[in-house]
Amino acid sequence: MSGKREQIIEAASDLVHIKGFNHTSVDDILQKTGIKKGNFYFYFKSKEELGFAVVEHYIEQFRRECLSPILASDDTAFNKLMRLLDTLEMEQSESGCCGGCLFGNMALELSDLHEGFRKRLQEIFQGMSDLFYRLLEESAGELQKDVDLREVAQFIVAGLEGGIMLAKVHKNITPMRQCLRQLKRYLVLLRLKSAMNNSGLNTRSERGRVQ
Amino acid sequence: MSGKREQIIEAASDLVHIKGFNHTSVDDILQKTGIKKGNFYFYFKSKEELGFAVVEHYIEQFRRECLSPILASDDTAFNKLMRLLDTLEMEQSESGCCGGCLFGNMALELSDLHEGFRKRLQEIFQGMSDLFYRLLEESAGELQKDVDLREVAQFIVAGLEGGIMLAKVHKNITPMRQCLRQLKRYLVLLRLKSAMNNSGLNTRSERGRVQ
DNA sequence: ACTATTAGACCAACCAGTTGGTACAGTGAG
DNA sequence: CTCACTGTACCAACTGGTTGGTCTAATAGT
Repeated sequence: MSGKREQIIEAASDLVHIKGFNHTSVDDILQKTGIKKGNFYFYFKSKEELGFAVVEHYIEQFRRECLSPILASDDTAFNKLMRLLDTLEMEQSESGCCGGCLFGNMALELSDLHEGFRKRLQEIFQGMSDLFYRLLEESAGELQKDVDLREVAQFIVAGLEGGIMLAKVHKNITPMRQCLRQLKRYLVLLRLKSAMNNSGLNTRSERGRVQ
Repeated sequence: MSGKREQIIEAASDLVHIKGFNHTSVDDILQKTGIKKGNFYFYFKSKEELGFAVVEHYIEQFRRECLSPILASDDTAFNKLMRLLDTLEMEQSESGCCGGCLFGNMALELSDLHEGFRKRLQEIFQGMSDLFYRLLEESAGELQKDVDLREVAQFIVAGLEGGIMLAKVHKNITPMRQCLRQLKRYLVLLRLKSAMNNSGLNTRSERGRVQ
C-alpha cells in the first residue's frame, strides 16, 4: 500500500481536468507519474476503470474539502447555500479559470459516447440538485410558497455550471461572478417577495445581507 | 464547385457535435463522406482549419435558422427573448438531448488546449450575451432600473448553457425546461417589481403570463 | 520458496498529415 | 482544328508517431 494507485488517480485527475478524458492518454499519465505501463495495468484493468476512479476521487475530495465544512457549520440553510456558491466561485478564480468543473467537462464530453459515465455523472448532478433542494427546503419558511423548489435547485446547478463555462472560455472570473450575483439576487428575491406576502407590507427591510 | 467542401464541413459538424473535436478523426469524416484523404487535404490545410470552418458554419446556420426569424418578427423585444429561449429548448428536445450546444461542448473541450479556438468561442459567447443585452435594453422601459442588464444577459447565457448540459447528461429535456422556466420567472419578476415600484402599489396583479 | 509488485518490450490499430501521381476541363498559340 | 499547357479535383499508398492494452521476465518482501 504505497499509495501508488492514489498517485495515478491524482495525476490522471489533473490531466483529465485540463485535456479531457479521451484526449488524455495512458502514456501522459505514465509520464507524469514516472510509473511504468505494466504497473499501471496492474492497478487498473483499463483506462475506463481509471476514469471512474477519477470521478469518485474528485467527488470525495469535493465533499471533504468544500461541502462538509460548510454543511457542518451552524449557519442558516440559506446562508450555507450562499457560501457554497461563493466558495465555488473562489475555487474557479484560484485555478486561474483553468479546468472548470471536472463533472461538467466530462458530462459534455462523454454523455453521448459512454452510457456508463453518463449515468454516473447524472447521479452526481442529481445529487447536487438534491443538496440545493434540501437547503432551499430548509429555508422554506422564509421562501415563497408558489415556486417549485426542485426547479429552483436545478436552476442553481445550471447557473453554476454555465457560469463556470463562461469563466473558462473568457479566462476571467468576472462572467461567473456576474452570473452568481444574479442567481443570488433571484434567490434573495424569493425571500423578499415572500416576506412581503406574509407581512402584507413591503416596508420591512432586508433580513441579512442582500446582494 | 460540387459543394464538396460544404459536404465535409457538414459531416464534420455532426461528428464533432457528438464526439468532440479531438476525438473525431479525419478518417471518421472521410468514412462518413466517402471522400479520400488526399482530397480532404486539398480543401483543408489541416484538421484545425476544418475545426474553425465547422464553428463558422454552425454559427451561420444558427443565425439563419434560429435568430433571424425571431429577430425579424414584429414582436416586442421581451417576447423575442422569451421565444428565443423556447426555440432553443425545442431544438434540444428535438435532437433527443444529444449533442447539446456545439459551442458549449467545444468551449469546455478546447478552452484550455487551444488559444485560437478559445478566442473564437469567447467572441461567440460574448455575441450571445450582447444580443440578450440588446433585447433587455430594448425592454428597459418596463424593467427594473437598479439591475445591471449586462449581468442579466450573461446570466441568461449561463442558465441556457447549464440547462443544455443538464438535458444532455440526463438525456431528458425536463431539467432544461425547469431551468428555463425559472430563468423566465426571474426575467418576468424584473418587470413585475418594476411595475410595482413605478406604481407604488403591489396590488396590481400580474401583467402577462407568470411562471 | 512463494507472492505481490515492477519493468519495459511488444502489438495491432489508429492518428494527422504527405507523397507522387492521375483525370480532366479549359485555354491560348499556331 | 489541334496541340501544349495550366489549374482544379481527386486518389492510393505511405510516413512517423501515438493509441490502449498484453506479455513475460525480473525483483522485492515475507
